[in-house]
Amino acid sequence: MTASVPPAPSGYPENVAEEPIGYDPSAVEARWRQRWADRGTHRPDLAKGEDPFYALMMFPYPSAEGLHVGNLFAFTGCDIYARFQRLQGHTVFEPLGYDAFGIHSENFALKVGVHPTELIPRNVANFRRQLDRAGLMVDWSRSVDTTDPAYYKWTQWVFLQLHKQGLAYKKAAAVNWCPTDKTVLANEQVEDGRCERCGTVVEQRFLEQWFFRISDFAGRLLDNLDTLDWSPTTKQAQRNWLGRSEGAKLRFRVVDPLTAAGSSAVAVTTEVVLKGTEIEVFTTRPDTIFGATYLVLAPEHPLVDGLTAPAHQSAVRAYRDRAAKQDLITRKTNKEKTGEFTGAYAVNPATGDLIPVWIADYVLMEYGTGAIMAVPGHDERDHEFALKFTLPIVRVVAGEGQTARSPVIAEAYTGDGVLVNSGQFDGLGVEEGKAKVTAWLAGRHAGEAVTNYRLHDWCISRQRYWGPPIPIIYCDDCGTVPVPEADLPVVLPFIPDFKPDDSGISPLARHEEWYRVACPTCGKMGRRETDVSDTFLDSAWYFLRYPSVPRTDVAFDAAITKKWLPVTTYIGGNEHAVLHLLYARFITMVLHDAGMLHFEEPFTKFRAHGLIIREGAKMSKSKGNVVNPDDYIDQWGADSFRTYLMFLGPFEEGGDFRDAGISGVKRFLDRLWASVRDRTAAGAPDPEVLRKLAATIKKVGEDTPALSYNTAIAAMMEYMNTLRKGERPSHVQEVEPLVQLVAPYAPHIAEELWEMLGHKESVMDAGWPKFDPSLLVSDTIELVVQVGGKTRGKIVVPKSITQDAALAAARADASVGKFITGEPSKVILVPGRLLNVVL
RNA sequence: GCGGAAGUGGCGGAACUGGUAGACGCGCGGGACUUAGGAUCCCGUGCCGAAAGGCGUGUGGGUUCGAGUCCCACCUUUCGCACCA
Repeated sequence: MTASVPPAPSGYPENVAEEPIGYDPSAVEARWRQRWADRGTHRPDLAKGEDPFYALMMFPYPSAEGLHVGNLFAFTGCDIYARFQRLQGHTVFEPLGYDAFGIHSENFALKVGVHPTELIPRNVANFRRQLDRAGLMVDWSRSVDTTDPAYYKWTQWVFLQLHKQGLAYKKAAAVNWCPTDKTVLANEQVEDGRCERCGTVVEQRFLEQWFFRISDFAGRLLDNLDTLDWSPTTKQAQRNWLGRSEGAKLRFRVVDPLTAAGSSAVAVTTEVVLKGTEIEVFTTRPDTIFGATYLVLAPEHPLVDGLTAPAHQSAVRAYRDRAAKQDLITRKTNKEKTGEFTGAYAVNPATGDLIPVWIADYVLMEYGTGAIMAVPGHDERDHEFALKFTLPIVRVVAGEGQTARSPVIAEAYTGDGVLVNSGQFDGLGVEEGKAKVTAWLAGRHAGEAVTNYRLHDWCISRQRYWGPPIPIIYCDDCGTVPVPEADLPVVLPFIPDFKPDDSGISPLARHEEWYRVACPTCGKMGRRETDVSDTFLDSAWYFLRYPSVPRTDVAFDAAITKKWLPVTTYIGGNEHAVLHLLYARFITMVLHDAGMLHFEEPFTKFRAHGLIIREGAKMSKSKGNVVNPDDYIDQWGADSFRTYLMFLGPFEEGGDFRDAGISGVKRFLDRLWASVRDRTAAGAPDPEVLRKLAATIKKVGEDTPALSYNTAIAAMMEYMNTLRKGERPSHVQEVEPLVQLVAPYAPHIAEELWEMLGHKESVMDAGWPKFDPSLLVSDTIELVVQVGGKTRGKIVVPKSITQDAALAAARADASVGKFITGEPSKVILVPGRLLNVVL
């Protein structure tokens, strides 16, 4: 690590020549932290402030390890954006809080054996200390802590609003159960069949859970994406997650094989059960229905029991039991096809053929209808299954060079083509076939076109302690009763034994003194819901709370909300591209539909920042390459650290953190310091320097709002280099605007220098420097000269030069002219840019 | 497998609608100042070549007066989703 510069005495040097160039960040930064707090520099007047700009960053969960450099990277990037907007004249509100409920916090508390009610405040205090040093323009008078009853009172209120609208419901469901964390996980929290948090293989369990009907909003959540100014990668991730599929629901009538001709060999099924039974399947390929040679139901499908023939019952039951016991990872990663014939048959509505009905675990109950029509000729999975169980494979699509008779034994044909072996639809293209076949089947009441989504309802129940209790009371007489809003919050009680067990019930369920409560409707003794809600619910609405924070009687103040929301710009990590951002959009839509919000999309503009890696590798404790912001701020100061973080790569892509790089940024700030200190007001500013200054103001003013912080910093450094070329003290007019440009990046030193320049107000209220655009236009230009496409040099010519004159000038030029050896066959002049002479 | 992003000096990274490739910074080389310097300041720094000049943006083709940028094929890395019918 490079040694730090010699310390400079604070205050202004009297003997300039003797002073070291470096400044002492710790003194400067401490002084301005204090002044900002004293003066309320970061507390906008939300009621009166004009031209509001709500700059939001994703709030952190306060881990015991303290602030991660990745947090600081994100916060600094957002802070620069916010400060820039303030310099443009906006009233900027930049809040920050703590997402302190949830499994991550609770697990850590369990690990170290400290109760979360003790641990979390400690972590929060540490975070606050670290954040204070970072120089963020955060309005700490309006913060949130999701574990504060004054906050989660309103989280519970949000739950009640959904409940009131019928969007919260309870059902027994197969859920993902993590045996280590001893809790239910949302589908989103399971990766490859393992708990996203601890990596344990997830089991299936059946529990009563609360769900939100987010899937009802899938279409809107998808369609609205087109109207949002969001990072394309984030939008794409949401689209994938919503998983829209256009297709058809088709119905297959189950028949009694005895009445079906030529089926005497198959087992008898119960006609009573089968009468009128239809199996509904979802398919994206209705055009291939003539090739549907069997049906497959998910093992859990409710129709399985009823249609299984007596002779097949024991085998089917055995298969179902096996599938039910199997954990999700085996089921989803073991692609070897298994299945069992039910003995039942159904009628293919297109061909009229009897086709067998199977069950197999490659069909998932949670997607579509839990049943498929199998088209082994044109689906890889069905093909594999048909080969294994010797089921018929029929070609119904012919691609290039294929005919109706081309076999599809080697592999399924999934490409485009025309329909064959499909009756009156022969010869149609696949796309046309989909529409026509669907319409035909609809006319025969055998199906209809349908849009299907992959998105599932949001399971919000958690059998844990560290979360807001779900505000529901169960009464023997009145049933499920929501806690009246006036009784909120349902306070999470202090219980020493918060450790979860594998009973499937929350730790709160062990505390009768807490859950025994009078029914709000009839007064009879009832029982509280003992599950708490998912952390993602806490964070699905926090941005609505910030601006209204002083008020305790409402979740959000109507007038303030009208003025400050939706959020102007949201900056955060793409790891939350689907979960948090989708849930926040959903909750906003629900509250909008309830008439409580005037907008249905919470984040007008969202930008995903990149990730910081360390010397080519991800930072992790096991690798021992984690950057602790404190150490760097101690050594270099927050301004240098901030600026370095922004300089090491494009903000939206992240970058590689290398210790060696910081010295260059510190050097830049030192030079800036020295330039201001040594400034003079005597004489006139250098016109060339002023021209460069104008170009720099322009570039930094364009790059900063585009989040191209790295190139904005480079431009400021470049200008600094120009300043230093003069070998004389800089003129005050040459350096003063640079202080304003630097302010969003290095706010402490900017304030200090602004004061040194004689200003009384904060540099954050100084506005953005103006420049004279006419300085940037010139009568002459440097024209690049190419000969035969090869660059040979450049010549200075009048801006409006003609092609002939440019050619003559090029010929006359000593360095370039020698390459133009003959008569050009072609001459190209790109005005203002280049001349290409083709010989 | 499907979908997205990206491959540029020793390193991090610049390059607007095709128009001087390598800005800025690190590192490295040389020099100045110094008892000293790992501080500061100055000069240099894509590769080959003494030079003229040549070669250079993952690979191979193509379009163009001109390609890091556009088109085709491939290689590599990386991030999402993944038996989603």
